[in-house]
Amino acid sequence: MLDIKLIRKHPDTFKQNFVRRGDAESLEILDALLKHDETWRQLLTEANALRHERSKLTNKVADLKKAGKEYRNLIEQGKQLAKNITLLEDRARTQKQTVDELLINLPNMLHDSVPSGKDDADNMEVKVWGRPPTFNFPPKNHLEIGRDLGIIDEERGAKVSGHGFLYLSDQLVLLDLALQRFALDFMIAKGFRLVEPPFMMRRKPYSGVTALADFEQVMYKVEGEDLYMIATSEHPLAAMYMNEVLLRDDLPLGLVGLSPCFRKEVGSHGKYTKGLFRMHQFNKVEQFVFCHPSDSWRIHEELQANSEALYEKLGLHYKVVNVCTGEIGTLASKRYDINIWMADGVYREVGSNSNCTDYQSRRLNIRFREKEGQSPAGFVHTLNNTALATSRTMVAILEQHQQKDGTVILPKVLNRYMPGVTRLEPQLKSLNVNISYTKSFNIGTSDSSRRNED
RNA sequence: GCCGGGAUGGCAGAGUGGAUAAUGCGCAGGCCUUGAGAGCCUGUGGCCUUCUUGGCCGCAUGGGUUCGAAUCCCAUUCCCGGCGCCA
Repeated sequence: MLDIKLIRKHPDTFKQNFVRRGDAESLEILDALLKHDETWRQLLTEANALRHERSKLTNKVADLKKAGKEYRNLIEQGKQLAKNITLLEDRARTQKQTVDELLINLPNMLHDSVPSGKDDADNMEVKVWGRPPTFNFPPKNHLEIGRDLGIIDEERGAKVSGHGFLYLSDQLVLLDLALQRFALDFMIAKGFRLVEPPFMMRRKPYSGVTALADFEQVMYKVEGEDLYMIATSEHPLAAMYMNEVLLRDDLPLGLVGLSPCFRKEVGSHGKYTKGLFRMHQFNKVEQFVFCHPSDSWRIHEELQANSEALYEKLGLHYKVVNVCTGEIGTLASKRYDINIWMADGVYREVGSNSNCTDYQSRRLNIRFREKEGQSPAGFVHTLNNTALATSRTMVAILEQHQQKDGTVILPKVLNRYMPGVTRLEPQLKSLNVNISYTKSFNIGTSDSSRRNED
């Protein structure tokens, strides 16, 4: 949410910024906002004047009553006044709602360095690390590799849960866990606090962290409950300090979140949807920072360096782009994407680093104070950046580190997290083999007290 | 899930239908002092306004009763205690 006072003061600055976005709708909203805001202020002034009248009247009533004098004739006056106040208050409230709705639909102000453009073709490449791997054999995509190794089962995923769900097994699950732990340890060493957030959120805090369209396009709603499955741990992390005032000394506050992410992926037709790349459910380690407004641009670069270091340690070739005005979305003032090389030669997004400045914190009402005992001094800035989304990172590992024999050599940094597994190899026992579960595992113990402990 | 108690400023805590939300602590500024401290004085939430003046709102949130609500009623959220259920 933008600062309405600033908009009143410098409407042209905001207009120019929306023009850069090529956003005709926001320009219309801005005009409507200025008009309705003016009306609201008038109504408020009138309502206040009436309330002042009432306050004087009720004081008179109290005085007369105390003196034991007649006051009944004033009661009728008061009743009429109360009616008029209610009328004006209703109008003012409705008008304020209109203003708020318009305001919340305006996007964040773009940073000067954001390149102009329409779609991802206009994103500005700012860094390349490594180079594409070369193979003396036709490289496979990760789904073929995973299927051949017997560690990805797409068909059963679809059978049980529908398209966009997979069964992962054996070494691939260990790899997923290893990547999570690798990213977490890196972030913890950087001083971030490890947080496992709730995986579901109520609507109110949720509407503070994300664009309203996401409720239709992205989040799964739990039937019969005021709960939504989180699309990323960014959301519960951002909402964590909703309606709170943070102490300057505690800033910057860096959190590293670990959670599964649930996404409907409505409107993903025509996009790359193979295998692990675009799923309804995946695991992600997320960087999140609350900071003093003066620090956010420095920290934005630091978060970027963190992500890059993780991919470099994994030996994965990537490019960084400064996301253009047409692709950046409503929350971020500036955004870097990391795009990673895949076996078909296309670079696809694996992570996204946003400085939301005070846009998110205004919606969530997260402020800071300079010192204990003082009044709040302003809104914090928030930043969020992927550390590692394990699914997409696994795509890159499988495709960039694949071998001619169909195996995959794992990055050395993961060895300590997967003892004895240095490469992904064909599984001896395919999940397709019909084994008798009850015969192979002795679950019929005589200890009945343990029966319910699952 | 049931029963009971509760939610007041940055914090503690009074206020149980009628003026400015008492008082203390913290914080900010000033006086005093060579300096610090103590002491004393003033200020310390949000909104609107001609931004000096003035006015309104604010006692968890949303409704209601009343001329008038922190105070009475209803609903919701959260916290504490007890009971129940449970990995």
